Amino acid sequence: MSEVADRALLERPVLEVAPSLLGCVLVNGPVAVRLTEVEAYDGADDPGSHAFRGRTARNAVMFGPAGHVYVYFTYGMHWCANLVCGPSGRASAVLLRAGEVVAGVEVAQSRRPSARREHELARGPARLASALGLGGGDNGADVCDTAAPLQLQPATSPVGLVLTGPRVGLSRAAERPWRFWLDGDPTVSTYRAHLPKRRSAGRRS
DNA sequence: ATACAGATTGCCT
DNA sequence: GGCAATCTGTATG
Repeated sequence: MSEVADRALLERPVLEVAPSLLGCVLVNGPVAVRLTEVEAYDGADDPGSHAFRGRTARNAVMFGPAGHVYVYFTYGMHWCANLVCGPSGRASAVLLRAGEVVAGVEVAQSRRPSARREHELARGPARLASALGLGGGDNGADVCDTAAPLQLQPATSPVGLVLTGPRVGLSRAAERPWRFWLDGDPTVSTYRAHLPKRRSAGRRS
């Protein structure tokens, strides 16, 4: 059987943990995804983090121990998954932005019928969560629990060059180069800068 | 109570 | 490239 990730490694500062997650494999039942792109969020000091304004019912898992997943619902329709990292209470986490489906491709395809290519199955945070079948019911799950369907496994092969750059989709603190990805991997999402939203109809700037 | 921005995606031109 | 879908948290009255 495959081993599970060491929780002590996840308790290190989030900026160290995030790049080290690349190449690791997140398994949920029949589907497994090799992580190729992640983003770090550092609770208290990070204006871009859900935890920046303190604990709420939604982000409570972020304030707990490392190794648990924080799954949130956004834009009224999508689930996204984070892995809580760093010391307990720090409320830092790593958003799982993209990966390569390495097991259970058929199941992933059935969950993502709009994906036309295999490398699109988990390219994007909501797509990754969908391909893995993650939803609100998985919020708080422990990826270090060997008896659970959701587990994080260490990288089995050496990863290539890791690049860093600005985070995606944030209007605040997006300039922090806390996005990490594997150079040249086709499953890495294309960068989309924050799109300023239109004011109410009829108004213009 | 209302307004609105947001760690997104899929479909449109 | 634009933009709709539609839930949560925050700011404001």
